[in-house]
Amino acid sequence: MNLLQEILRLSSEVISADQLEKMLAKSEASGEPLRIKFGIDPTFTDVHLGHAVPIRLLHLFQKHGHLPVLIIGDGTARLGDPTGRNDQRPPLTVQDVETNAATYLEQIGTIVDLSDGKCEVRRNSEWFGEMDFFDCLKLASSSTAARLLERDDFKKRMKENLPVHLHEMMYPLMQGLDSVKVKADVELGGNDQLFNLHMGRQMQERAGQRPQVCITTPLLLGTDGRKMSKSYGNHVGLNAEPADIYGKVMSLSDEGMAEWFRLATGLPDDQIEGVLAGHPREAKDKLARTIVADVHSEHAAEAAAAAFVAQFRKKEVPDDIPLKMVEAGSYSLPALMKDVGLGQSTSEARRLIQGGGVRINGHVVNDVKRQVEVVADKEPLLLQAGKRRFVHVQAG
RNA sequence: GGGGAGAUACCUAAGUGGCCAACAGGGAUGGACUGUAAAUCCAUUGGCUCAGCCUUCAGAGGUUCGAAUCCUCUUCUCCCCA
Repeated sequence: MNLLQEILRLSSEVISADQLEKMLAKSEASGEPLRIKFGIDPTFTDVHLGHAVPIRLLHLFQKHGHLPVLIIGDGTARLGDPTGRNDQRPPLTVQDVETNAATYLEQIGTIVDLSDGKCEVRRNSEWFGEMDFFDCLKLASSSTAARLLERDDFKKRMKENLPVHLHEMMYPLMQGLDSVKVKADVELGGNDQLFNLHMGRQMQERAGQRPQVCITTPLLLGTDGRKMSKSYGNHVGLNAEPADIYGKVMSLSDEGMAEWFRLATGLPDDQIEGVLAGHPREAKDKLARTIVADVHSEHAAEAAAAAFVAQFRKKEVPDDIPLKMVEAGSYSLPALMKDVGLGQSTSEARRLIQGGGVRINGHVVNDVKRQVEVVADKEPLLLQAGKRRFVHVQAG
């Protein structure tokens, strides 16, 4: 499979494939690498597997000698990408943005080689920080209200009588300006980014540059089939623990497996087909192992799989249970649970107990008024809430 | 600038003076079943020193024995006109 074919396999739309093919050929002939732009706004701390799809593609380009231009949207993050949002993002402080940016780079670094010469990392505050109001007006004049309002997100919000703020309309223009500033040859993004990518093309043309090729990648859906998002809890974070990643992947719906294999693993198509032909549980195990091995290591994947089988299929108690120290004494069970973090409130703990989801040392307790003695110098008490929350409690 | 509509719990959304910690659905959590898939069923879904009490219906005041519901002001949003 050549580079172009591999790119097409991981993308949902390429504008245009012809242009890309020519660019690749020209670059090969001249030895001049293509500048592949990928922007990410440091609006939160977790990069998840869904974000990783375009990043994998970026890496693919890098492997073939092209230059990733990674844009940390520390300017745009202050504003917030309205893509797919039904509400406005809360504004972030400079501090938040900085912390997030650092963790982002760390996580992206596990996939793409970020070292000097191999990759260019830019922050868009570099140019946005210098612009004054008149520069903004000029930027605003590069498109029209009607054009910007065409986007689905805005149209939808207008239709639902939700607010669309003026500054949100500037977002695509800002992203477009990024492309102009870094003279991108190609820009990658999730398939909800098509509008923004297009804007870059348009603005480069106005600026007298060769318009970038836009490549969008399919959206990797969350484990429950909805859009992958931290707020739904259906995401797999790149900085998550092996056991966590493994478990999350195992909770994926069967329907999603084929797509996950293609987008989230580097396995070749024929091998994927072979695995999918077998038992769905085995296939999912393979998927989960592969992903854990990618993010962490083979060894971690092996351990995660074994721990999973023990805990959920054999219902054994896991061996890495967090230990919480409390003062020795007599506690009402709900209060103790709240203290050690098994529940936000005593009321919630109480509900768990009433629902039969709480065990002490393996025995179900459904008496809300149960007093628990925590005595010094004794074996820790094992508290369990639900299937997967375990805590050891010890006096100290 | 003028006129109209609206803000209810995680989300959608009912409730227009006491029967309201607030209908219903979604989501979430716990339980049964199981492959931590799907489907199905049951329970829970403000807090607490929990048969009781306390704090909630955008915010601040007010009327009333009693307010999510009525009045006044404030903030925010949408629609129509300019």
